[in-house]
Amino acid sequence: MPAKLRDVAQKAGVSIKTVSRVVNHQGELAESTRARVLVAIAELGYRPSKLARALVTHRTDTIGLVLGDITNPFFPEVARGVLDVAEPLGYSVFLCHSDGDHQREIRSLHSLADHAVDGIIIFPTYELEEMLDQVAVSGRPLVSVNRPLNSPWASSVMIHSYRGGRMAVAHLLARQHRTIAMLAGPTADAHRLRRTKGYRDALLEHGVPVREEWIVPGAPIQARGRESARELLLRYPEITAIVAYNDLLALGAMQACNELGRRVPDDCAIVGFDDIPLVDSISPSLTTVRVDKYGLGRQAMNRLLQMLAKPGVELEPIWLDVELMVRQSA
Amino acid sequence: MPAKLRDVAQKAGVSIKTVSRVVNHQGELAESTRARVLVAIAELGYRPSKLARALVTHRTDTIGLVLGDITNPFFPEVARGVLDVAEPLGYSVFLCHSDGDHQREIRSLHSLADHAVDGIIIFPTYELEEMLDQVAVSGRPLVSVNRPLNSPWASSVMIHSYRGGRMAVAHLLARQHRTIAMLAGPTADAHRLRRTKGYRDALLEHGVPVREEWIVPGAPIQARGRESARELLLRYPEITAIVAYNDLLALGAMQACNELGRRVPDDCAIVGFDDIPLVDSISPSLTTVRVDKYGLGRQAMNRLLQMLAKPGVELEPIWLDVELMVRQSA
DNA sequence: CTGAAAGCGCTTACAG
DNA sequence: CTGAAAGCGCTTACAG
Repeated sequence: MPAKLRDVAQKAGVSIKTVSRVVNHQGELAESTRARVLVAIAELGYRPSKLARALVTHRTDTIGLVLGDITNPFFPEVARGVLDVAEPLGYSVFLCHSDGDHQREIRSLHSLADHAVDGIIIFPTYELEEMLDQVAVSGRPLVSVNRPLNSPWASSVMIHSYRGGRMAVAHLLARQHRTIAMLAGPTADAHRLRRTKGYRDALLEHGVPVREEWIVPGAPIQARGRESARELLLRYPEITAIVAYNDLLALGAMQACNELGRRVPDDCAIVGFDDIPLVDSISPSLTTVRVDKYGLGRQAMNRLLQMLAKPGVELEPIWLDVELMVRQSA
Repeated sequence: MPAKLRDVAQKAGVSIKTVSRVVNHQGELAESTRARVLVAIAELGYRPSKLARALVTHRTDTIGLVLGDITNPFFPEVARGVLDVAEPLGYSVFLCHSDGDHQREIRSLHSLADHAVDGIIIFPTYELEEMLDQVAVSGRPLVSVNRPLNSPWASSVMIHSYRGGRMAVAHLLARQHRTIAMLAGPTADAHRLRRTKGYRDALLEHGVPVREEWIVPGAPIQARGRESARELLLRYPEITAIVAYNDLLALGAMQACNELGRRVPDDCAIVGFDDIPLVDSISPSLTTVRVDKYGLGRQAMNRLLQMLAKPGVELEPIWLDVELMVRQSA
């Protein structure tokens, strides 16, 4: 049995309240009492129960991180960023998967609410407005990534997807490509829409017509990229470049090129998005639009802390810039 | 304000206790009462507070996962495995980093204990025996990976590191390599010792003398692999093959080979360990000893559940087999 | 089949 | 500078 407040109080010969005071550094205490209590605490190895405390303070010192899938190489660095700011401040973090599934996402949010987390960081799969009420997370600060939200309880961190999409295409246009296809990512993703718009706008600006049949949606995984690229290249051999919604898709496209005997970048240039680990070590190394994933995690957590400190203040979205990493694949 | 037991009781016109009974599916209830309560629960959107419940039951439905660093590509799949068995059963999981640092590890364990997690899964950096007492996790089930533990409160999942090390070297020997170096990983790692022993034994069995200066320790990260391999190859040009403690180190070695103009596998063969994502997509693809990371996570969580269900029963370690994936690099 | 009381380990006003 | 009482939202024996 771990020691409790009462045990410490007894040992130190003071009241429960006095011990509570020294633990929480509040109120004025006689130095001698204080010292005596400290000794008792050390001897008993006393650690306050966060549970009992939370029951009355309504703060658990925990937060929830809801993301698609930690095995997607995009997320570990984000999680690392979140943890790196959370842990030193005494926050513990619950990790939850949504798998891009709205039902799982709701279940995760419920579960986090059941554990009374102080706040939530989420990569939403869906429109969140309704969810916020439904899930009774309202009143609990929430940071959503890549989805703007209108609520004093929510704030967001946004990636410059539009700009990134444009940069990727602009780069290919500058290299004289005119037949550029796009592996466009998950249909329901707002993020995707911005990237796709960047693609369209860049093409149109250069007077290159947009071919709708060259914009193919699909799950953001390597297998899907391979499949889609394969079909695309077989059906439209004139395509000389592919921009992908993310690196996993781009990697799949590379695979397809290999299999079809099309050399990258000479026969088909490829540009990814995210700059996940190892894509700089493969051959040819992947040209991609870099997102600062670690920074994203840190910023999201910092924003959450800000909301925790000053609840109910509406805050502007944070915009995260992107950067084109020109490597070998395009 | 979320609804409480009392609100539900009031609305349904029954006592608190009755509501508690229907929520926890215990005792016999008149169907009509039961139905009335259920309606009240639904209307109020009542969800029991896990905090309040835990205070009396001593179960929080949470577990802690302590690992080196989620950005090490070995871990995300492990975490996924853990979550995939934990979440459907109603367990939420805290993610903590140790960064291979014993102090951080202890802090993580303390923090988990403060939150009264039901159990812990840990990739220990260190000898755990002492820690177990020190951290007051005793009495709380703990599963340690790759470190056997003598306690009815602890159990372990072990990777066949020795066998893996042997397999890697045996493969190289079969391909006529006789000058094989090893990037041996973190010094304090018991795991490493077994891998290294596999390396030694395989060599000795084939009558190949072990050169101590060819076994070089170091942090299990790519940068370090590059550095160590570089020195090794510069100093001992006769080396024709390198086995690495893990894939990250192997990737670093590949990089070094590239920079030194040594072709892989012709001038220098390389074998990794783990089979992390993407090493099958690089060129040359990496020959490596595969560990079923996802299965590892699942097994660890299953073992933890087993301990939770039957506390205090000493259990045999689970041994996880490994498999040599022969690809292009060796 | 249902309820009133005590208690889990803390903190929060309120006294003195 | 320090303490006694009430209460956070539940469950656990114990009654009836």
